[in-house]
Amino acid sequence: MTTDFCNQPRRSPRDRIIEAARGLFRRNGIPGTGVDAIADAADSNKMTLYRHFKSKDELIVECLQRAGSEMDGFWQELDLAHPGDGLGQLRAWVRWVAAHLGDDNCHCEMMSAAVQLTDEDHPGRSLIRTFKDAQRERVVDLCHKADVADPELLADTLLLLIEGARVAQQSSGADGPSARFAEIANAAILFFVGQERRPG
Amino acid sequence: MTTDFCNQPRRSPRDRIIEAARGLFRRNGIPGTGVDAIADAADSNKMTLYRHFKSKDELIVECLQRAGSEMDGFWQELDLAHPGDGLGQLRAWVRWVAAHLGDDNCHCEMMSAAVQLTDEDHPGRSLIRTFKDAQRERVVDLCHKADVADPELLADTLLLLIEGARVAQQSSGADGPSARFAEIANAAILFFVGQERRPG
DNA sequence: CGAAAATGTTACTGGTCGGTAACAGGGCTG
DNA sequence: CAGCCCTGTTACCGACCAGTAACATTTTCG
Repeated sequence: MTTDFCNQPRRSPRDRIIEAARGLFRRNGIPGTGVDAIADAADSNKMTLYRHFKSKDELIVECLQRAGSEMDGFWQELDLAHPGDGLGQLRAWVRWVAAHLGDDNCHCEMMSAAVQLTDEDHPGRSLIRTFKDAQRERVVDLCHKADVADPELLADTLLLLIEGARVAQQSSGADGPSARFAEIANAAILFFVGQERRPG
Repeated sequence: MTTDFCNQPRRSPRDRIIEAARGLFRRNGIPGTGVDAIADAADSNKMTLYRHFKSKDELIVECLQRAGSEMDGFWQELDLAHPGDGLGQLRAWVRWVAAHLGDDNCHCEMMSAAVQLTDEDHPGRSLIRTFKDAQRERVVDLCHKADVADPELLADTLLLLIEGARVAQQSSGADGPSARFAEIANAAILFFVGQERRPG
């Protein structure tokens, strides 16, 4: 553990390696990224990489875990920005996803990994499942708080639209169906809110 | 050109190689599949493979083209089954996608390839774009024939839902959001039909 | 049949990959 | 200062990969 205060002139090699790996995984794909390239991009070397991670697979898992942690932080920020307001959080979430669809870092590491880690037994797959299940629970919870007619159905609708927008961005480009994602997602929310279930 | 009547005791090596490659690409991913494995699975050998395809990339392109041709055939069948009935074709399409979501061959080769071919200059990428654009035109056309309020918007909604369902199947399993894809897609169609634009 | 074309077999190249060994500095704490 | 832990460097291994050469075999068709 390095004495790491508030200054970040240079993070620990471990951090640099993870961040470099995440960047390369996003840019060149997981199988298309070699450990040498990761160590190089991290301004480190392969030996320190293998001193911190038993294997490339373990590094992949840690990258996915960090991506999951960042999403956890995002959900907390969302709750702080719209405390108790499920509908507001849903809308803010949709807005955020739409705004970041075109990013090089489009925060779809889980999705890409799910498609690229074709090995059913890869340790990263269970992590992806766990993360996706937690994400779904969160969205369902927000839909409940938004007091819509069928919270689970709206949650699944939004999740499908979001995953679809991200992959459509990859295959059809920014001008494809993903261009109208926000419009569609907001319409779906509006539709379900219109059928808001009333007490009694 | 082999004398290939109606009997298929054994297709041409070229066909076998393409089909074997498609199967392995789906199962193990494109970068995770070696040409030796393809030749072996095709009950052929690497030399004949390279006599028919200049490179692995060219084979990839041909696989994508064949996948596109099969989809073309599917659209024609759809038109024959519901001639002139845009709404019927849309519903049949949704039904078909939902029924094949869990297949090993889930007909999402284009999507997987789009995520796996990270190289922006890969010859397969332009093919994917072309295919996706044509698919979108087709769906928009069906929506027009269905005489819904906003044909382009319904088309993009369905396309996002479908892509989302396919990738959700990969990351969240069959019990995830993709389980309710058909329900959601049909509701979307119904919603747009309910706002059917009236003449005048 | 007989020749030509297509297919199969073996072995090989050059490169990359994941992973490791051995050794050399460097910065911290005692 | 001394010792230690972390880091960096070089070289290497075995495995795999895309692609090729040379040769043997089968199939096709005039």
